[in-house]
Amino acid sequence: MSQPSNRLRPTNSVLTALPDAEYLRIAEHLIEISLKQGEVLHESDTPAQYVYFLDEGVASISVSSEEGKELMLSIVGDEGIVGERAIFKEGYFIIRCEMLTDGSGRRMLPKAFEEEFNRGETLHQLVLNRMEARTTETAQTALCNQMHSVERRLARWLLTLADRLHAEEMHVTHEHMANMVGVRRAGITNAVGVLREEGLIKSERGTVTILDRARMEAQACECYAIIKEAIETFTS
Amino acid sequence: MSQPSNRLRPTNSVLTALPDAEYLRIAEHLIEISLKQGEVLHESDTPAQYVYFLDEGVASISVSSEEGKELMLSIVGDEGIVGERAIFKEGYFIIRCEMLTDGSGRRMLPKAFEEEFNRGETLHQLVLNRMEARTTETAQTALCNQMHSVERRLARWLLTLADRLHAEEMHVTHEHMANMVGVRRAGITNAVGVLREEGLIKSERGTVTILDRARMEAQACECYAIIKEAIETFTS
DNA sequence: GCCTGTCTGTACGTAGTCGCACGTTATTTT
DNA sequence: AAAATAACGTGCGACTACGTACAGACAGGC
Repeated sequence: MSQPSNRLRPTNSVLTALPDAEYLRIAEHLIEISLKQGEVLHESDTPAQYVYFLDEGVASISVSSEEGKELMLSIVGDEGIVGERAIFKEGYFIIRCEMLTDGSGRRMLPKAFEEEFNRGETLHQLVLNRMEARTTETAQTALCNQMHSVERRLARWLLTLADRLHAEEMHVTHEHMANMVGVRRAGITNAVGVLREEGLIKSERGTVTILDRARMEAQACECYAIIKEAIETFTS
Repeated sequence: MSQPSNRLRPTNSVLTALPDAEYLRIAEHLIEISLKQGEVLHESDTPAQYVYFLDEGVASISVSSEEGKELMLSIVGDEGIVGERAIFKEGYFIIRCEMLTDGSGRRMLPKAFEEEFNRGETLHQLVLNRMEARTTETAQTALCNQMHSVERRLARWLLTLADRLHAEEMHVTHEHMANMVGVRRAGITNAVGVLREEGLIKSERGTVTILDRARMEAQACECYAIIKEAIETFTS
């Protein structure tokens, strides 16, 4: 499970975008980790324990309501950061972050991260860009939840998840998808059925595979393209 | 309309929170302005022209869909900043910002703002805190739109607007409220009727007044308290 | 004063989603 | 192999909000 630290160069886009000198300095604080599906990286109402840079696997960013329902806002993979709000010493954090799949990556302590961030070098800009991308994604999600049908929203989330995973086959249950889209499970079963009948996806127990990406993108709402462009702009 | 620059100390919480030396340096770049209701401070898909620090009046932060519908994400008054994403040279900005009331304040050019921000002094932290507050507000709004009824959401927005305006009487039409809540105008007329019958608000043509704040807060969803706490934490 | 445009109240059929519940099929556990 | 658990499919009544349309009420300009 635990390899000797920093033997391999990471693939996480933040770390690879750092100039050598800055990376080497930061690498002093990085510890390689592997992560299991369901592992909680960051609980709501709690300061971040670590800042994570994922190489493999994806994590969900979500909020939950008093009534216990959950709503996903974003999915983070090797293009982003988790726990970056560690730069805020105190505060009221409503967001929860959990591994959607198994994965691996590196983590560092908030204090070290904050110090590096405050140097105002490359990491500073990279982190701000990711925050801006996340903000755009969250804003568009708010609109999408309000305006678009369950079926179109599901198509959007499946495309997004596939993008983050770099794979068209995804291990998710209807329950998971219900949390993404913010509807009840039975609503997902319907929507999955429609997408499957139209030949856009294949779905077995615990697995969904995108078969026809072009038509999926047509089926999804425009929010998919908007969010995709924002993320590409701010993470490249 | 235009008073000599910087004669009066601003009341905007960002500017008042700056240490004297930093404020004086920044004040070199500030120009006093007055703003009319409906004036657009920041169009979507366009880089910010200016960064604004409001003293009086409030502005809306909203996104719009392809179909032309609009959804409000946040209201900014003298506690916040508008156009702070000027610190991003390029990018894909989906957000639109428009004055909801007449107002006044100061503005500065993005370049000067960016330079001050990158000094990493007090302004840096103040801006980051506002961004975090906005992020929390947007996330909670996404959840709220998904989970709560029109009536509760309307109560939440009216309380929020009153907070930002520092007044219980608000000049808004049903059309405005429909954009806030993200529903059709007729839905607002219903909800207003209910709140009025219960004695929580008074409403005339183009005006709504909160009569019983305690009961309004009970009527609104928990999102109101959550967002309020986040904003107070990050702007004080 | 009158007229015009804005704002508000109301109505009605329809569509989408909810909440819940039950049954069936896989997969894992023992 | 049997039992338990997890995942999926389906059905149905209820309700919220939608889209649309029309009419009355108020305000400001001329």
